[in-house]
Amino acid sequence: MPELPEVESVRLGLVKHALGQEIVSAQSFGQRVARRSERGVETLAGMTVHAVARRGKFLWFDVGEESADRIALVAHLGMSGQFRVDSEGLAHVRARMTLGNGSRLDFVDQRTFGYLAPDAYEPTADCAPGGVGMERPEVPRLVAHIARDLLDPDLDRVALAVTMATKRTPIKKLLLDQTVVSGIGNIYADEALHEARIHPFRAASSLKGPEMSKLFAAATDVLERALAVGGTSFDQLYVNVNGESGYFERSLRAYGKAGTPCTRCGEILTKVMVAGRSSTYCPHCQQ
DNA sequence: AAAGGGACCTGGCTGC
DNA sequence: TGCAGCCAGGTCCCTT
Repeated sequence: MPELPEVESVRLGLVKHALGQEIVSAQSFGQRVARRSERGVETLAGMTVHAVARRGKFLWFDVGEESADRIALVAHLGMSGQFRVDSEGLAHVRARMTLGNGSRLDFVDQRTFGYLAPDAYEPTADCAPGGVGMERPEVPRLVAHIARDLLDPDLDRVALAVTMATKRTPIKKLLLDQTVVSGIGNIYADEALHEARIHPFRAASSLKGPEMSKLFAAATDVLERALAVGGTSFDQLYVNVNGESGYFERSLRAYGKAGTPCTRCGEILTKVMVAGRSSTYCPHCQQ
């Protein structure tokens, strides 16, 4: 569920509630939430949260004491992960942290594709900050293969366009490839392609320069508009740290709209499979 | 290198 | 009403 706007909404909530706080205690429940790390979250007790950073859909807490001894607590929300502050009576609580300000931070995850993982840092290739919300030029090891996202000020859009222009794979599939450009999932890929009027099956290498620019602009625009209203909540699987839904669902023009008229031309939107993912597009506007 | 498929889960919805 | 089957916002890993 959570794509970049949803994860960024969560990050902003975590910045508000956890930045600068000591992790007084941490515990996980069951093996699965901790499966990506050999080190348990309980070992973070006593450490301070120096930053809450994000790259694409990956979040991490920058913790530790000495500058040279920082580690990251990486969090991926998977399909249904949530962070909740001082919530009561929720099902599927997979981990819990108590913070120095007395608040309780729960990681809740119905479908258990998400995880929490204490992780070491690796330097970034370009020495720019490792992610949004991060000052230091490094990313956790688990995030090292993830490309910068469209809301990252250090993204090199020219290099991205060059990379994409060499790929013959369908543009929809490429937009979902987190090692090429991160943060875009099935919802915002369909929305961006609709806004840019590009057919999801088009080979990336067939896009002209102006089309590629238009696609980047459309994708950036849809991510920013969604973030501005707190993301997209189809159901209760995505909410922010206070349990509130986002409002972008009412602005969707393609995703989940198969069989309804295109808002631009009135043609009925069609659903097809691209690389195993359902994709909705307008057969008239997106040739 | 790229593409396809399965695996990992729970739960809501549809149709018999 | 019950139940089987299908589908879902995401990654990761293995095989062609």
